[in-house]
Amino acid sequence: MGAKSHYNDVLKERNLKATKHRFAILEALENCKIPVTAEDLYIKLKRDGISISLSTVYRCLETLHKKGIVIKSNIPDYNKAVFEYNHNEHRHHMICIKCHKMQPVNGCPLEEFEKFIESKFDFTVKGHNLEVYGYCSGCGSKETASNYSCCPERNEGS
Amino acid sequence: MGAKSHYNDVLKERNLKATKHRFAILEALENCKIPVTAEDLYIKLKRDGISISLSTVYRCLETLHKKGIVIKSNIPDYNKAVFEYNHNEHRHHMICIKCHKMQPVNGCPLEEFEKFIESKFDFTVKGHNLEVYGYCSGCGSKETASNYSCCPERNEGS
DNA sequence: ATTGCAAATGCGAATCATTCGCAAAAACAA
DNA sequence: TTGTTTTTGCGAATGATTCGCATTTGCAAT
Repeated sequence: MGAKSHYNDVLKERNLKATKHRFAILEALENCKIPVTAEDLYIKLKRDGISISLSTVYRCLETLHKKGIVIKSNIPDYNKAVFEYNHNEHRHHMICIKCHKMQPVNGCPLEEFEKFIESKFDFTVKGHNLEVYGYCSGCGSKETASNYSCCPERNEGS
Repeated sequence: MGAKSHYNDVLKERNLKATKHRFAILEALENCKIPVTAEDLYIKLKRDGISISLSTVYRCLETLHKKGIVIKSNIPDYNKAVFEYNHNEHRHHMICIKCHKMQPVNGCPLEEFEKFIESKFDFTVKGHNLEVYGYCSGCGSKETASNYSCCPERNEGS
């Protein structure tokens, strides 16, 4: 039980029981380059020969998310939540508005902005959410999509 | 029909028919200080004596959003979409993780970051999504919530 | 104005992601 | 091993959103 003991600690620290399903989920997530939906993960686990139910996947992800072990986010105009292992490196993502692929970008330009907000409003900043969207290399930028402030329309006809 | 002609133009420009429902929705949205859910809007319209069905509200919002007239976004850990009129001022929001209230903040610190991304990755930036979350003035910061990188757990028990 | 056609709407049913209830199966402390 | 607390499986329930289709409306051409 070498590598697993790592997850063991992570879980125990937060008063979570160390179950094989949680190990499997954490391991699968940690291996994912990009955030996945609960169902993606479920399928992946099944494919790896792990017997688990979809509701368990949802429940575990939710629990792990609540404990900060997993990050949960939403892709604009995509009505599913996606999850990723929280590497505790602060980073954001680029999301392709065509194929919905998400890829990480390290670094964060927001420290000052948060200070600004706290100084200007009576608001205690606890975090933020930032995604940049556009066209990934595969999808190109041939489309003449208009650039709305939140989520362009898909190219419709034209 | 003085004020309404404005919406008329907005709609016509995008090849949308000018219907009273769309006027009503745009007017209601433009009057909202904060983003609202489709259902909030539906209730508001009903209260104002407008006869409309919930599916029409959804459909209109979606259409208006696709055309860039309305902004659609997601509040983390709140499984509903919220909508607001697109004033075309670029702005973001502070979201209270306790009461889910959202308030706008003008200004945006991301221009450089977007340039950085385009220069570093083969990605064509079309927009972004940024929300800051924490505790609003009403909800205070008394809770000792941990600050995860995306959405703290609610204070559980304690 | 009238006509005709495409787009928009109402209504309820359908869908889809996510959650819940509850009994059975772990985990883990004693 | 035993008892207590969590977790899990399964399927049913939920809740937001979408869809189908018949009806109505907007609006351009007559």
